[in-house]
Amino acid sequence: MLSKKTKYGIKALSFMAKRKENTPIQISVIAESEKISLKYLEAILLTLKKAGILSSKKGKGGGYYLLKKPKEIKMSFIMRTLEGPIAMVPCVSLNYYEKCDDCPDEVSCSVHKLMIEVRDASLKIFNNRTLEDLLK
Amino acid sequence: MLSKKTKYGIKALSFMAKRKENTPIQISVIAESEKISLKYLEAILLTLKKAGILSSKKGKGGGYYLLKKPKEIKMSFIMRTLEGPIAMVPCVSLNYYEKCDDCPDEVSCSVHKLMIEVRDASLKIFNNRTLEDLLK
DNA sequence: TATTACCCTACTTAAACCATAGGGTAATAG
DNA sequence: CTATTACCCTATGGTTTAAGTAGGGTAATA
Repeated sequence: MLSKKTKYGIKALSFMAKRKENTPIQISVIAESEKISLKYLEAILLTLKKAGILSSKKGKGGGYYLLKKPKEIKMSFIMRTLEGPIAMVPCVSLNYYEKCDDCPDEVSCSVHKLMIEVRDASLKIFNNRTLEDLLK
Repeated sequence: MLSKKTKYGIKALSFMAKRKENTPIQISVIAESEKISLKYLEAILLTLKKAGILSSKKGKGGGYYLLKKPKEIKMSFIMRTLEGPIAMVPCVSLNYYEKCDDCPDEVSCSVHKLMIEVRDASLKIFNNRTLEDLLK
């Protein structure tokens, strides 16, 4: 299941990408428009800022703004930042690899290969789709 | 993330499919071999039985056995039975459709279309892979 | 008829998710 | 300089789900 965190994050980013000018936009504006809890959205945007997707400006007239063009923001990066690993099991994750504690041998594991297939299929989509693609 | 429930279920089914004869096999044998909690595995196999994948025989010499040939058991059915919806959001689920409460309009939702793509890619894999494929 | 092994219900623990509350702090306008 | 704005950070709690445990019931078989 996609978490609300990720969903809200994508919606907020889409909202920002949709605007004509990339001027700072207040959290409260996005929260109201997209019907997201203000405080929760604060935390999400902060995460995206730390990841390098967003930057912010303080004080009057301040707010958040995109650091890159929507076309340059891959969905795979957004997904990893908010949702975590794209793979369904840690033992096939490219960025968050971890050995399964219940698996003595990955090669003979019946689940392993199947999950690699699924990961590759998902990754293919997330790598080839950018924030811009979502606006259409 | 793939739940342990699903992972254990697939491992148990693979174990059964790997045997030469489809004679009843005791839960305890599978649990030991695959290092799965006995009681937990009981619940999982019961679910698979109710779904029509397995059947069981009581009394001495009893146990669980496959109702179909491994070749005839699609991974998509196993996944739906144990893991639930294959889609990442309810609003793009084929078998468990539900409207998103935070989404006024699916058509204009930026997440919707992306998740349909991901669902289709995953489904393509799960529909074209059977239990037999996992044994290789 | 005793044994075997499935069947069922309820409970516990731990973790993650989804917020909410409240204040701190930096930047800006005037 | 100072008040305001709006981001920044920490802590806390409710809810849900996953994962596993406990204990006994019941049907089938040798």
